[in-house]
Amino acid sequence: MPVNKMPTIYDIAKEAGVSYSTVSRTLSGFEFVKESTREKVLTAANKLGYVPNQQARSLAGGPSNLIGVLVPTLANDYITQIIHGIDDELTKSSYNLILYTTNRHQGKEATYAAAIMNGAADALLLVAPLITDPYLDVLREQNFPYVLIDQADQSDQSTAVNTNNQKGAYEATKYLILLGHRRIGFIAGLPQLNSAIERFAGYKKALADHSLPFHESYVAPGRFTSGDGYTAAQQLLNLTPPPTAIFAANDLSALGAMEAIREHGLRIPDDISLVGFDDVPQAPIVYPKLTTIRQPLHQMGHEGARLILEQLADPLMDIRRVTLDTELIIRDSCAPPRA
Amino acid sequence: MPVNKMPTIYDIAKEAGVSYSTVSRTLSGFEFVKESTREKVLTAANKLGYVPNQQARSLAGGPSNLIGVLVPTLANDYITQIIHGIDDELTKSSYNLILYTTNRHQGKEATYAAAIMNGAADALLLVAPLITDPYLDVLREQNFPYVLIDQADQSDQSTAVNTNNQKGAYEATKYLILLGHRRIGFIAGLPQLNSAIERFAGYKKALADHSLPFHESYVAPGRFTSGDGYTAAQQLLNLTPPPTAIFAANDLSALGAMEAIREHGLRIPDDISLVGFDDVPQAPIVYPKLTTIRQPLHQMGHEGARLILEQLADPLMDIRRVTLDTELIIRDSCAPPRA
DNA sequence: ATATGTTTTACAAGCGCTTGCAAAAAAATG
DNA sequence: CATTTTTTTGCAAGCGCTTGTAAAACATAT
Repeated sequence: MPVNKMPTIYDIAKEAGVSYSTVSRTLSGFEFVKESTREKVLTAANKLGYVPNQQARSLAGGPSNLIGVLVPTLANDYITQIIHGIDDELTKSSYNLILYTTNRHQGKEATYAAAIMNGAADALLLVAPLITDPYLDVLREQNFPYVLIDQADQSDQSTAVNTNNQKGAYEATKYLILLGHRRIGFIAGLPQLNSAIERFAGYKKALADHSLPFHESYVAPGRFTSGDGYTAAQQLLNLTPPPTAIFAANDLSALGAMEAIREHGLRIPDDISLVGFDDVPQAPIVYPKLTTIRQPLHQMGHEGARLILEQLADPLMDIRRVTLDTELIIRDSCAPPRA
Repeated sequence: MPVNKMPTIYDIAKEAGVSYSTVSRTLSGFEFVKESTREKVLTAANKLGYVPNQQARSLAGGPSNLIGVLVPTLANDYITQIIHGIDDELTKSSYNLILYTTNRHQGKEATYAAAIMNGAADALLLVAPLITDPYLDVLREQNFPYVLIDQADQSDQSTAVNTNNQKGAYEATKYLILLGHRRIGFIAGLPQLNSAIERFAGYKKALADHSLPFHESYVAPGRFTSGDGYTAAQQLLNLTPPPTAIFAANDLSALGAMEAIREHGLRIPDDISLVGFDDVPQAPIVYPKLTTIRQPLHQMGHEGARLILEQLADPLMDIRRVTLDTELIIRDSCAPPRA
């Protein structure tokens, strides 16, 4: 309900003594404007404190200068870190960020997508959407610029940013093996998630590559929560013989496992080693500090934003695919097994 | 760059056999539309997959259905939790969230505010802005709806949500006193921040109310970071006699202090007690679990969003002020002092 | 049946901007 | 200097919607 009206290009035109279309052209960086005219316009705009009206601009066919970011939830540190990465990249540009949280709007995804393409944003960043289909179809059909972040796109038709989950898991497992462990438990993640599947695959491959047997009983189910990690670790610890090391598919599970291990009267890393995945902010703070596989979350957001920015600058750009490497962060939760 | 154009109210009008303004009135909930007409319109809109164009709507004088959220940064868990609270409340409404991160745009705050009021959003939520003046002036002047979240507004002219920092700090300190501690160190926060000032005041008041002397030397400076907490704790631990308990102005400092205490060969809570402030996600996970003062961050966002929603519904609503209480969360980091 | 009042619909204008097209101005050419 | 070419500017239309105003349709009373 602003009371004072903001100045429009007409006001500037009058002030500068030119026509409004000249003002428009000057302001949106048109080339054929005489230098002296440009300056007159700029001065007038400045004097009047002109700020372009995005709505009008985009309605008239210009860009909205908004990039939509679709996330499943904000209740997750992992998501917010990615958003942070996106935001960092976007602040370098002239784009602002419009955030859509979809968890509450189950089933309305397609409507959302429609609204977004309806001028609400110039492009879309899809962060780890569980169900991508409803969007992707519409998006592709309309040739609307978008990129997938941390999301498996089976069809390979989308520009996307991912981490090398399998490789990360492989390294974690290999690290434990090289430390001398032979019985390595695995706490799995949400089986619907591609990341969980890949991590499990990495674990198995490392075992196989080092001629270690894979036992189904050493795999405990989980859903990436610390509660599940706790339960899973209990289950693993009750095995005979119990594993001498546990690799949890994410840090949250690992943190839960820590608790269970402690309650079991075991010490980390003396009695049992533990590796996580993600490198959440807690990882370096817990005691003992958690050895883990770092996911470059911030960088994923960053890269995703960069890709979309490039695509916006050059709409004809091909579909691209960026895979970021994880990193083994060695801290205090691992040691060779007890003699 | 959508290729297929979205249907407009004209398309619906044709489909339903009415005029476009009837469509508009039906869609924006106007009362004088015959029931049968309304149904015809709704059916047509549905059939065509109509989605209103927000830009056009707001340009024509309607609402943008967007609420701007201005945050200093996203690099902070504390901020993202508040955003989460805001988002939760907003998803219940028809509003979407447009996020502005201001840290990079130092000095451009006023321009930002102008752009927002220029139709980009219907209202503004200011989360813990360090410098509020440039916005507030413009905002108030234009009578634009906004609310301050976790932000001291000296002038008392703004609807705002805050926590009772002083009371929280008072309770933390009192808790330590009742446990029997006499020498209680304090790790301070960023002195520019109102919250830091209030927490310090609460600490002093608790001391005074329980006839305990206040010693300047027991106050170590900090800036709410874990690094500062570490340094501050070292400083306190080197005092003679050292404090038997430390109250850190936020959890991050407390976490840093934990590290320093451990390095000093002291055990928590046996040798020294520790209380934090915030109740960050790490607090219940670190070892030992941190006793702290919970800030209802999510609820703050939630309340802020609620206030703005109410204000939007009734523009004449008076300025309001909500102060949320903190809560002492007792975990494992405190015990009576050594005999 | 006519007059009167009320509900419902249609038309027009305009929100602030972009952009195609044409006219004007400036520069280059003969 | 007239003519052609190029650069610069202005006008008009239109993006999709809301809303004031006026006309049409309907209901009610006379």
